[in-house]
Amino acid sequence: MKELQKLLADLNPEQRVAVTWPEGPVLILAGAGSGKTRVLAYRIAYLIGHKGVKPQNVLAVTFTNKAAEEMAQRVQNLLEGEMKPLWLGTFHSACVRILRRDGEYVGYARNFSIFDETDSLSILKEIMKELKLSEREYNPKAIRSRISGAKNALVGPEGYPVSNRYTEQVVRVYAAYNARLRQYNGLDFDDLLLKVVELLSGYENVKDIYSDRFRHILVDEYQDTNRAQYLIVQLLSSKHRNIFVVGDDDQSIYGFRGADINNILDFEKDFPDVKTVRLEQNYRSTRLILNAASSVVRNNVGRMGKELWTENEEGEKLVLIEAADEEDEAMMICENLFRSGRNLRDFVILYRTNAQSRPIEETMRRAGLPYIVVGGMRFYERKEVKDIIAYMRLVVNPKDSVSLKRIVNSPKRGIGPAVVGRLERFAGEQGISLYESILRIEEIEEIQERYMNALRGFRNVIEKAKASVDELGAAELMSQMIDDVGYIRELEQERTREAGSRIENVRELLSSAVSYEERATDRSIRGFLTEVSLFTAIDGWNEKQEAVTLMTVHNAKGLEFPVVFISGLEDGLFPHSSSFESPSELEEERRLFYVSMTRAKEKVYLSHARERTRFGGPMPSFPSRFLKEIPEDLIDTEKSKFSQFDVGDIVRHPDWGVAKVLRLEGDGDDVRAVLRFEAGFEKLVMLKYAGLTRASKEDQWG
DNA sequence: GTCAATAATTTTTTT
DNA sequence: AATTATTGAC
Ligand SMILES: Nc1ncnc2c1ncn2[C@@H]1O[C@H](COP(=O)(O)OP(=O)(O)OP(=O)(O)O)[C@@H](O)[C@H]1O
Repeated sequence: MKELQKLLADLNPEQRVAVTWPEGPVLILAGAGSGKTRVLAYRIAYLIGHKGVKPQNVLAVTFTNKAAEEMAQRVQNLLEGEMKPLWLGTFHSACVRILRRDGEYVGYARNFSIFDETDSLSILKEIMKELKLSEREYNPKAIRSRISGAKNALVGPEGYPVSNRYTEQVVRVYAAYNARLRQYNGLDFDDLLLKVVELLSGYENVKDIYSDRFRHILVDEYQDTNRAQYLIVQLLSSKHRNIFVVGDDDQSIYGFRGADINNILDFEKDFPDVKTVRLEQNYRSTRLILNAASSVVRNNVGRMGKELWTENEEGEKLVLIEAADEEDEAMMICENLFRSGRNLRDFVILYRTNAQSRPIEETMRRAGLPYIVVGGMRFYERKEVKDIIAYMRLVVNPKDSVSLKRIVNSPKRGIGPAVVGRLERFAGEQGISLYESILRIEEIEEIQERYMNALRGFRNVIEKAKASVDELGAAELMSQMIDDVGYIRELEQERTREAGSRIENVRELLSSAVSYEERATDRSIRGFLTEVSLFTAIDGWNEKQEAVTLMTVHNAKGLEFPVVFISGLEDGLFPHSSSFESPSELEEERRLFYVSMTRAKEKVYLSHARERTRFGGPMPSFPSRFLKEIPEDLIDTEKSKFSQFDVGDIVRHPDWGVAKVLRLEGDGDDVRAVLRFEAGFEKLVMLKYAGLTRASKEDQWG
């Protein structure tokens, strides 16, 4: 174990106060790169290593599974000895753990399924069909987001405000959706939190167990907790009141999914005896980057207000790349990347939306630069992977009819909607699940022999797997199932490149199960399914690989890189146009930009393009309003070789030589320039045809 | 019930 | 541009 003196030597005086604060509520309110996460790790090590707190009495919550892993690693390095019984994970993973043990109180058997957004959507569509609501009038995705919003705010169908015909229908769908989830013994992401709130607030005995147990609760990234998470923290800490939260109101970027910045702003009201610690020294970034980032976020109102300073050197100016279009932007990024001569793992390229990764990927591929994309189409969202997972989910939870319907005809067994409809009717009449109706298929009249045989085959493989679900590990059970249903065999017969890559993905899924078994204490398929459900793109990111990383700004939260490129800094994209009407959403976009810049240790590149392809065609784009919020003297500008020119610029025309730009008119695709050539004559040219280039220094003339 | 052609829709961010 | 939903032929 690291000696106390040594432990504390890695901290500055304020951090030390936070880490060694004896008891009661503590709020660490601090800006980017001030060591909040470090303080949290040291606090855990201090409590366990020096205050005799047992690991099982500590709950530490991080924002992602990856952050949890890293935290575990850091704490382990500071301590020796067993820390396994420590609860360390995201809110969602802690909630699953609680519900797997005690979910029965609120009506869920331990083997419940976790439904992702796609599953939710298909349930909603199913319900809307039954309620005869047209998908044109009631967009299922819009309804899903309304329901999700309501759940995050802890509003049930009873409490949902009805103000018109539309909201009336939302409530009907919402109620039916919840009933259906229960029937399927499944929870959606929002339920994982919601049901824990119900459990802890409705069952005193359960609350006692957990609030007794967690003598110390620590939460990282507290500014991005939502109402449900807030209540969970309140309930769990009600007994010992040792609640240690760290966060930065300027880094709250998940408002869109219910995160409430007031949770951190009101913490001092909720706990009047709180010890608030402010950390103001930044250890991450150069002085210049810090200045630029602070200037931007200063434009927000209602902040808690922090002044960051640093002992780091001033550093290099930010570079603003002005590109012609997204391809040019990608090229210029690559050029700068090459020019710097650094290791590829030093770079991250950030963007606001996942769609922006494509042109960058293509350019990097052409340039032969290795890269990793975090996010976008996730591995576990591919059809073949979801199919196999659905098989396993059905085995674990036979009431999971969403999964059943997904795979009853995949691989093809000739079971179409008609047969499924007949089964559903029977299930409805008998009050049984869809799978049970397959078990009792023989009782159903008017089902032809060929369908019956197909369903018997299906039933046999599921039953076989069910029999060994407790004996076999995740990988073996899954591999047996793939064999039994002939999933790979069917793909092999297709003999297409597409099918080949699907087979590869199925194999990769299997190997991820193998590695799960090596890691986990619970080797069963249940544990694996839970891990898969909660797995996110960033969790799989390997930062040590020698490659450039591409990710969204949201995914970069909490990370740091020597060099950061922030691309697509255009009005409508970053800030996104959807935020234009709402001042608070615009402020969230600004915080997003603040988070982006403060990821950088040494250098920040900003880029925008004058034209960007959207919905097929090219659309003019204008520099982000946020760029104007950075003091000009902190920025060097780099213009595209296809750059538009300013009045007064010296340019070279391919036929007529060097000229000076006298006037510019028109915009977008249709810009004309009046040029005065060295020879003395003037000419009007169309920029897009003239092929002008910026003239070099020697060409300068008066 | 299956498959292919056509039409519609899509881009905000994610546990 | 590309993915997804719908329609219609077999
Ligand atoms: N006392 C210290 N001495 C030296 N380096 C420190 C100290 N505290 C933190 N650091 C370093 O500063 C960097 C930022 O720390 P950390 O990630 O904990 O900050 P943070 O406040 O959580 O950042 P953010 O909110 O931006 O994610 C890390 O590289 C960390 O090692």
